[in-house]
Amino acid sequence: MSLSSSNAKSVTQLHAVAPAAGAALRGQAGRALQKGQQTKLAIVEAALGLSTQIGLEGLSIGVLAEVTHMSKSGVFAHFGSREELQISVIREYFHRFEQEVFYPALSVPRGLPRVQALFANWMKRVAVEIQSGCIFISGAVEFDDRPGPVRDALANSVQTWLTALFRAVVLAKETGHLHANADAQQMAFEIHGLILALHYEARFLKNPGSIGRANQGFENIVSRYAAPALTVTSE
Amino acid sequence: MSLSSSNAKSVTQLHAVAPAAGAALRGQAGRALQKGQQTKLAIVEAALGLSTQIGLEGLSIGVLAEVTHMSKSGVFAHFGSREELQISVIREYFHRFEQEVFYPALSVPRGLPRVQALFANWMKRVAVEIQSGCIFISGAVEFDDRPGPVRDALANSVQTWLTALFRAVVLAKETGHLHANADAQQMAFEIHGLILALHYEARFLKNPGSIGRANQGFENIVSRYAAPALTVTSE
DNA sequence: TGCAAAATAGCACGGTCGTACTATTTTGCT
DNA sequence: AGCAAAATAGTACGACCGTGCTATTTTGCA
Repeated sequence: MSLSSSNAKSVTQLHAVAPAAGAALRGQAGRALQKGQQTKLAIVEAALGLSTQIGLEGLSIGVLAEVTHMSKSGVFAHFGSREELQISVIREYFHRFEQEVFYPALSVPRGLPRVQALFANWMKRVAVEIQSGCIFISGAVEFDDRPGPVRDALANSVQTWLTALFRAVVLAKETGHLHANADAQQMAFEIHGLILALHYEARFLKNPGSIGRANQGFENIVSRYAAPALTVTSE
Repeated sequence: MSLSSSNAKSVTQLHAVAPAAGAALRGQAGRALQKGQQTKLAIVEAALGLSTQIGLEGLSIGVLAEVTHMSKSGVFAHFGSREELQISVIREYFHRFEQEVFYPALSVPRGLPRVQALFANWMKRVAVEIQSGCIFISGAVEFDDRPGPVRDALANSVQTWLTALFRAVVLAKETGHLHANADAQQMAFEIHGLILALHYEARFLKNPGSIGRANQGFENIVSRYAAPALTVTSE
């Protein structure tokens, strides 16, 4: 099971598909093009670091070339356009987010415990991003009225995650941990707000105590939506 | 009474202070330099419109010159630097925020009603900014790790407003509308989160129903911190 | 109605950007 | 070892940026 349902991996390297496919078929089925993919990964890694700090729009191929000790055209050739580079970064970011926040929570029993695990994992990540930055937040601001493939990739990633959170809340209703008439969308919205407030007040305003307030806010929300103690729970 | 305590107006035009002061003193006390101030205001007005849409960083003097039908240098001369232009925009934005959100709520009785009025006014403004954008939010992302005078102006403006909100909550405790042990910082934090979630989900994700969820979230918060019905209220 | 000063325009510079085009090096397989 | 193809580098172009410097126009007061 994956956070996202669609697999759009191959879209990334459209310009390289034709020759690569030919070579792979003539040579072997598995891994051709080792070196290229390897440095491409390194570039994306560096780009990810830059993007979280200065945003996807601040990401420049020139700076990226410096950081990776390559030429501008060397970097550029791997992506074919700046947009494709940005999309690669978004995909990598989303992948890590999945790994750190979503998957670990699946081993926790569904219902309220899993919702709590999702939030805890999310908090753990945001605590780091107070220093490093978060492209789901900076990207939202940069692309909120700039249509195009980058915006789409970003919005899809975020929406996928928020939907996963929403589903976990629904599951917590079904297990009887939350009120049967609790509004799952509402609860997810309020949780999202806590994360955004934390990021804003800690990273930008540098207000101390923000992490504690986000955690307290989550407890407040849970106690509001929680079912009265020891009710039902058919499972 | 003003949202902010310090008056830093004159800092804006440091480079013009010396000759202007001389002329004003020799001529008359009041309004010298009419035409200049007038077009400067028009420029800031246009810059404000551009900034809310594309951010303070996206604001360019060239585009601004086009929009105002002036030359680049004509625009530039009014500010002396791009930073000073950005700061002027921030100041104007803050001023309007004060007028629309803060001051009108002062005519509402202090306590919970005033807190509700502040939130309602804030919501009214954000509802518009779902289309136009908000530089308190985009600016926070653009300058969250870029020190300097622009960041300072921005952070001070936001902090001033959040402090005003906080004070209103404290006042609501003192009037007995809220629990005596309610955490005012916590409540302000949670309210801030609702506004940020609304902006994110409505403007970026374009999720319908966000406004309703923000309002519902506020009611949830109020009912959590509200004092039990008909208690005390010494005033 | 002049006349100084303020306001605006013109122009040029150095810099960075994305990217197209060509040349060179490196890779991986036979 | 040799060879095609992949990977990387070199170079150049046009566009836009902020801003310094020098005209030119416009303003407002004597």
